[in-house]
Amino acid sequence: MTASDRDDGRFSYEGLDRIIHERARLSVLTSLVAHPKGLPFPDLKRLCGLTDGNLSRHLAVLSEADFVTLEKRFAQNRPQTVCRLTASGRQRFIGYLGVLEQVVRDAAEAAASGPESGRRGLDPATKPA
Amino acid sequence: MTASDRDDGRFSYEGLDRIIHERARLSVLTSLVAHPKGLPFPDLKRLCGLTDGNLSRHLAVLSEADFVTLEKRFAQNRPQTVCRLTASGRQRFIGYLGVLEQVVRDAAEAAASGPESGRRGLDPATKPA
DNA sequence: GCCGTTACTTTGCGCCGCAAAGCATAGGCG
DNA sequence: CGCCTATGCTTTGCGGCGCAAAGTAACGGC
Repeated sequence: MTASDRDDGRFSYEGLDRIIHERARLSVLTSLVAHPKGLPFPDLKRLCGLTDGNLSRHLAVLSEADFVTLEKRFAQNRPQTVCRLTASGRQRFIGYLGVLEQVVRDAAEAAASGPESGRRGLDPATKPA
Repeated sequence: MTASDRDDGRFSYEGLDRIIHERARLSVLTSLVAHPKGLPFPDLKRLCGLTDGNLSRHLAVLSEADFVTLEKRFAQNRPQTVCRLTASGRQRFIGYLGVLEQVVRDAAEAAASGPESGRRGLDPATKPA
């Protein structure tokens, strides 16, 4: 063994789903989890600070992957697309959040423990000959 | 005003720097913040669960953006690239972590508050005529 | 002197984020 | 009724990037 086998993948964070781990989509999902009844396209657009085209594309991706449902209806004689989180989407998003939390914990802990102190001598960079 | 102006960009998370917000690079930065003395290429590769090519590419990007320094030296008659976080890189990474934490807080709070209860009647989806 | 191993770098491809352009309908206004 | 602007999205185009496979180089047995 290579003396660091036990740490293999320690920071690989495989739970960071590519579909979710993207600024715009993270915004969308967070918005939707905060609005369980669903959100109309324009509101979502404003909350996330996205352009029409952008939001449209990301919603298509999220819908394709069954994270959200898109209900196209009419309100006040205007088309209105209402976006809602699916149960499975909610589940997977929560799982992702757990990983994110782990990242923050790992990093915060490390950042606090050794800005100037370092880790005295336990470091692989100084492995013996 | 559109009755939701105060919430514009509420979930836009502009602090999510594209350079950092990427699984592989997030892994690298977290590894490095946990090892302030620096890490040799192979160790970093194992910690992050990355292939050689991948790690090389991401290190080039991080180095380009002045997040890390790459010291190429020789140890045990073999080439050894040691990666270290720069002060500014550390600073920016910590800033990013703050935003991540905000994301987790926003989402966790929302997810806890309304899985089944919803937000009775305050929802933009049910705005009056 | 070949052969495998270690330590990277380079190349190539496919997908994706993003903005600009497009399309369709509604609602004033003369 | 015809025009014009605003709203609500969708589609298109392209530049960039993540990723894996191939390439380079140097050392260490045998």
